Amino acid sequence: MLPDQRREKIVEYAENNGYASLQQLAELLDTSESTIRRDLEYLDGKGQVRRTRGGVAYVGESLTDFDERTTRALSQKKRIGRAVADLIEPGDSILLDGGTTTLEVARHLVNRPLQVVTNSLPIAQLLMNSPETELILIGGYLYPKTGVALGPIAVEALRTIRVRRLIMSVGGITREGMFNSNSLLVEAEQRMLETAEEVIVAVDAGKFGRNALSKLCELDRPDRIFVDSGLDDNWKEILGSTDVELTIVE
Amino acid sequence: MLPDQRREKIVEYAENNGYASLQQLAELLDTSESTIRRDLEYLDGKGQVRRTRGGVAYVGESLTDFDERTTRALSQKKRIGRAVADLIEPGDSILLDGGTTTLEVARHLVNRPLQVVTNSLPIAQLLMNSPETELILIGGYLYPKTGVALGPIAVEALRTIRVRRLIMSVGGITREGMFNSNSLLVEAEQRMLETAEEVIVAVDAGKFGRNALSKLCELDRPDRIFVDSGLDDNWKEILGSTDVELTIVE
DNA sequence: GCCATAACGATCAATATCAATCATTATCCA
DNA sequence: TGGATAATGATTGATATTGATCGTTATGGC
Repeated sequence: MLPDQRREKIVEYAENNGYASLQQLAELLDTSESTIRRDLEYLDGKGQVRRTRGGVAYVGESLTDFDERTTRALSQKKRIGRAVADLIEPGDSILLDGGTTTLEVARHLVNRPLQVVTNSLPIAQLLMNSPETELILIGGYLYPKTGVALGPIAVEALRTIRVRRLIMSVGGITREGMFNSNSLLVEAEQRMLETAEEVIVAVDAGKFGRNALSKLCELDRPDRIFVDSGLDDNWKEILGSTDVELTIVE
Repeated sequence: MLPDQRREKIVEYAENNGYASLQQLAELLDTSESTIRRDLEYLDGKGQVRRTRGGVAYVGESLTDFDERTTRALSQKKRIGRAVADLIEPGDSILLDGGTTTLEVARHLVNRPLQVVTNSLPIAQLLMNSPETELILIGGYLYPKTGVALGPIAVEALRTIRVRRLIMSVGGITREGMFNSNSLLVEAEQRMLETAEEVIVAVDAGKFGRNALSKLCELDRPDRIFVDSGLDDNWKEILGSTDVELTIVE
């Protein structure tokens, strides 16, 4: 890889994650720590990043900084995002549904060698400048506000796709199953469920017990559920009686 | 292969990938590294690319501002964009291809009651916050840097769509027809041509006489061509002998 | 405060890339 | 055609980058 290219990636990675360790960067860019050190020295001199002991921090308005000051639910989403991303292996093909939680997952997928399919404009935007990632966009009627593509075009496009893992979030979970607020969204998501070998649901604990407009699937349909530590013991029991593998993120 | 042709391809490749190594280029163009070095020296001198150790980097927006010629091309693109947008009527359904010129068109479509279909991520991003505009996104393999969706998914999605007007740009125009640099792109664009009642091509005059990799269509296939006033008289004659309606934007 | 550990900067040998040069080949023009 | 000019590919010495290693310095736990 070209030196300039490598340095640009370092800035990009730091920008997306707010911080990056030397080891992370060395592994990610497949080079020695010495080289990374020299790159950081160079970039720090140019003012593009700020060196810290053990790594590097992005300077200026970071995407993550923008969110940093927000609610606890978001910091939980960040943790969930990291936990889910740690599960992903190099070369995986994954389908990312729209949503703020899945966006947090996507942040940790930047510059990793993956095949990512998504119907979310923000996620696509985020991963577009990640050269290691092969990105496939699901088109369709673009739902305002959330920037998610839905409708018949999306459903049709999903028909031709097969992925190893689906990562999605939901609007509400009750004993009756999982729900979302928009029926067009649910229709697309039901199609997603069919295309993935493994289904991973990532939600914050606040979604449990809440209902929403349209039923997506049964409670035991996912293979894995990632949730933060705020989950009620009662719900742990309920999920324990199913085949779903529950991961509590501390 | 002609030296000029080769150099153009180098710029093209760098533009599409952001970076290119000497070895890549030498292999791609079937020539020695010495020749590539000389080409890069030449192109760097002209400011078309930036040399880096081991290869070459595409010159981004930051540097183009200093280049008088490209700045002028941009202001021309802006004028062309406005002229094309003036043609659009309320309620129109239009298909916007990717590219900097069509992006300028899109800027003038914000908050207008339209149905817009596009395969370009930047255009979708721009129009997403326009409540009046119904936005339909064409999905597919997302081409890095340019953010345009291509490939079989895009082609298939275009099959189900009909629009009143197609607005596209091209990479080069010769007597033999219209060309673009990427064969996947051309394939999608050919499908676009089939779905539109009226085809509008918007280009700056610099594209005339220039060749590109892959042939898109015949010279007289568009219904209208918008171009800036820099167009050669010779070309005006050639286009005058066809059915294409030529609009010169002052 | 003290130790163990981790990160740092400096240095060196190995490697990769560069610019300059030269002989050969292709292209142009009379 | 023939001569001049330009472009090409290979070579070479110079230079820059890289990865490993070393002694030094900062950090965190006890």
